[in-house]
Amino acid sequence: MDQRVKKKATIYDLSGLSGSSPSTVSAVLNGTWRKRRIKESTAQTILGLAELHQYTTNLQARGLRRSRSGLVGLMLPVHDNRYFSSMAQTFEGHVRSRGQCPVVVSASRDPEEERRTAETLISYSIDQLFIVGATDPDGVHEVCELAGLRHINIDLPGAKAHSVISDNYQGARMLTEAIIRHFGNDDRLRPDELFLFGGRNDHASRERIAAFHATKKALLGADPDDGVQSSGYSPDITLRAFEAFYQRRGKLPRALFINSSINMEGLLRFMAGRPAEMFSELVVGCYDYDPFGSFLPFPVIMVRQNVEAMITKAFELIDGPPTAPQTFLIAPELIQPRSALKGPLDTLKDIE
Amino acid sequence: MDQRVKKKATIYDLSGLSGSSPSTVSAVLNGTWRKRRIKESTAQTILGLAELHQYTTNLQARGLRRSRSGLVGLMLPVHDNRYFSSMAQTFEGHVRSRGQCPVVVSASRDPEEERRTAETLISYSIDQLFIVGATDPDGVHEVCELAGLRHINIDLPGAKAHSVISDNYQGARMLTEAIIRHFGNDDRLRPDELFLFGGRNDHASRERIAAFHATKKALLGADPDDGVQSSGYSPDITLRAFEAFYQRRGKLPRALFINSSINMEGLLRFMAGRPAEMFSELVVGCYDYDPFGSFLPFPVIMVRQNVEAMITKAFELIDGPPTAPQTFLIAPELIQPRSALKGPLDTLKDIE
DNA sequence: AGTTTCTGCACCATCGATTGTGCAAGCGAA
DNA sequence: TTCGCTTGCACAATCGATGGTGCAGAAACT
Repeated sequence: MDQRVKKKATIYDLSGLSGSSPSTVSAVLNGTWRKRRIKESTAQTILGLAELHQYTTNLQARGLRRSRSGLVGLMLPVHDNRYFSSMAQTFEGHVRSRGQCPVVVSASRDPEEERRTAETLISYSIDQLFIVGATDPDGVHEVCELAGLRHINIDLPGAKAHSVISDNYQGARMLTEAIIRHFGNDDRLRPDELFLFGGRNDHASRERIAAFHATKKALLGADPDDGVQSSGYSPDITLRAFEAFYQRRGKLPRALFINSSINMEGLLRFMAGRPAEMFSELVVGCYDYDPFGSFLPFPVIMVRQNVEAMITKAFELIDGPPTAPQTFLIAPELIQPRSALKGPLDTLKDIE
Repeated sequence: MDQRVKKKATIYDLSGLSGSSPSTVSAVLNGTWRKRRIKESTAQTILGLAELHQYTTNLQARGLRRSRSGLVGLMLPVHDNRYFSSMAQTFEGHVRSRGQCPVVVSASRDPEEERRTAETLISYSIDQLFIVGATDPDGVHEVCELAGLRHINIDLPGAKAHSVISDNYQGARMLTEAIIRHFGNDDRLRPDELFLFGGRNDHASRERIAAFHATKKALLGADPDDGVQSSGYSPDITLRAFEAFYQRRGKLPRALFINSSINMEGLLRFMAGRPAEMFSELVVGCYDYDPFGSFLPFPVIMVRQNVEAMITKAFELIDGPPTAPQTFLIAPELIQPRSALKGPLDTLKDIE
């Protein structure tokens, strides 16, 4: 009734009200009461009171006692990106369906921050940690290991825990091939007309670059040394790479392999303020899928990583018996230009 | 040394090792030791041991005792969207800079889920809750109020707590005007050539629709009744709205006001598989900003909501003294087609 | 020397829930 | 009547950290 700023009800309150001991109340409320041979009628009384007083379990207390919290962590490099945010969306669905509480945090691709973040999550006794695209997965592993926390790498592999990643080599091979084949035989691409922008010294980039090299060589006969312009995972650095290239050559290549949607944003920045016609002949392959990116004014072939499959596999592994660290490849999918695919949001219901 | 699967060190372990009492150890480790007049040298000893044994505070225990957790919650409708994910990104930066731990969860625009999610977060004694785009802000308020949790609405206002929202009316006015003015005087838009797609019965949509109506009427002289096609916040419902429209009229309008990037994805789905030329004359205004959306093959005028300002204001309010619930409007910004703006990611450093 | 004032720390209750253990009452069988 | 088993629950320790309170010894002062 007069639930003003009243403190939340505890098992002790319900104990007093019901005449049962706190332990009985606890058992009833956490569902172990049959095992503890509590009478049905006692249970009903307590449940009624709980309802009446809007009892909710203090999960910190439970967590302290059980040394598990019911929280499952997802550590992302960044939020603001369709690949990672769809990862978060998918992850949430999985965690909720198991009755746990998802916690999503980002660590900015900073190894130091990654470890600190893991430490913090561990201090809250999270039950499992999904480490996505970490710059230093093994550093994070160290921290988790010490705390006995189950964890798994996604997107970028580590050596010391299971990893679920895209088959970057195959994906990049498909993508490179698709870019090249996009030009018919009469308008054949020359090796110096296809460049890769973006990438960093991480596993994914290395694989993609290797596949790019190999495929280019196989299909176009050669790949000049400077076919790759690394520019990290930053739009601005990528922008500068494009500007530098443009400065040197007086034009952009006819075809681009862009390492991620973040680098693609660098291309957008380059486009901004420049006439649209400058890009009308461009063909782009982008290793990431973004629905809006797919409809740019030039053909954009994209690769969509199979987030749902990766998350599913990751749960399977993290719940399974511990075995020697292994890396699992999930095949990505080639997406033709002008495709608007369904995403994790499509499973949500919306009002009419 | 042999930190195998050893349990984590506690203040009791350090107490034994250092010869000090647990309370002394606690005081040293949480920084209140000067206030408790602990000798410098004692503190150093304990800090040394803590370092050596990799002590980390059990934050659940601390949270239980203090009934605050150091967690700050952000409840989003969904993750997989540039507006909300940039909100998360910005929020994280703010929370981290105050030494707390951000927790981001989504509640799928489901009032029931929103309340449940708030309940769960409360059970972990989060310190503050930022409620973004809730379908039922006042329902969530109820839950927070009962627990004495400070909270604030963002993006969609509630009646019972402070709200920080975009100035949707002004934004929509600017956007409608920009769409109309995009057609010169010689190619004047007729009232039945501009339609609004998307929107729902929420405050933001209502304001935008009202502004759309008013501006259209003011500039084009009239607005036929069916100028608005509500289609919620779902790409697929929006797709169906476009299909229905197309069915009826045999063509799309020349100009569109699209209520959000999610609805815009409905337009993409409509575009997929249809010839690009069909859309070459289209002019779109979208109430949301997405860098890729800004470079579609037709002019897309966008509205960027000022996420940074909203979050900043929200922190200011939530930390300030409690006052009667009030709604604060933050001016959004009109973004011309083909603009690639900096976002929250740009403040992150990236390796060369 | 006796009294007051600091210093420096230990003691202990507490936050709310969990869980191993113990035990009284009830009941049937011998 | 007595033994033994089941039923139904209470007791109390525990998870790890916090913070109010109290107290001994040293220092300062009269």
